[in-house]
Amino acid sequence: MMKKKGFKDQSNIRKGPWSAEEDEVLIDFINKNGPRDWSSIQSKGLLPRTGKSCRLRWVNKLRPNLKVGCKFSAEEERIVVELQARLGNKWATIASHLTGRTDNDVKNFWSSRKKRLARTLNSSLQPNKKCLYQDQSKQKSTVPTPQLPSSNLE
DNA sequence: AACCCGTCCAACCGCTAGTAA
DNA sequence: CTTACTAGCGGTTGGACGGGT
Repeated sequence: MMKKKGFKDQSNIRKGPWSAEEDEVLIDFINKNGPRDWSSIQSKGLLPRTGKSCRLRWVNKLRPNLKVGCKFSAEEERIVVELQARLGNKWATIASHLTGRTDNDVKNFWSSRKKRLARTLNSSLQPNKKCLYQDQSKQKSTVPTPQLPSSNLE
């Protein structure tokens, strides 16, 4: 049956976590074709995933030289803070200044950092609520709490 | 031991800009 | 010029996990 142009069949699209087999297929495709033509991965029936999903998987997890499972260093944090102040939430641009980090990494890092700082700020505004700075002392991060650029706390 | 709560992270969604038809 | 489609980006969500009570 002819499908109207623009109509995309979403019936066979898989979502959710990627399996090792899917990763393998994707890596194989990229080895042969390079990281492009994402949509043809789906249209050729290689994987029941959207091009968008494939691209994301590659960029965030499969790309070589990614720093996996490793926290942001103090230096990395410094760079992110500085660039965010200068450029705003341009995560992809900021990530390009850090080796082995993706925009998703930076984004995730920033939002948890933001929450952390908000909490710290909150508890210092309400000192009668339990121990002041208690949260800070519990931080796993070895990074010293950076100065708080209030304008960036959004 | 069981529950609660915060953190982290993978992956989704919606939007936009660029471009091919 | 308009339309359709893709790639890429930023925001958001939900589940897994770990530490505290």
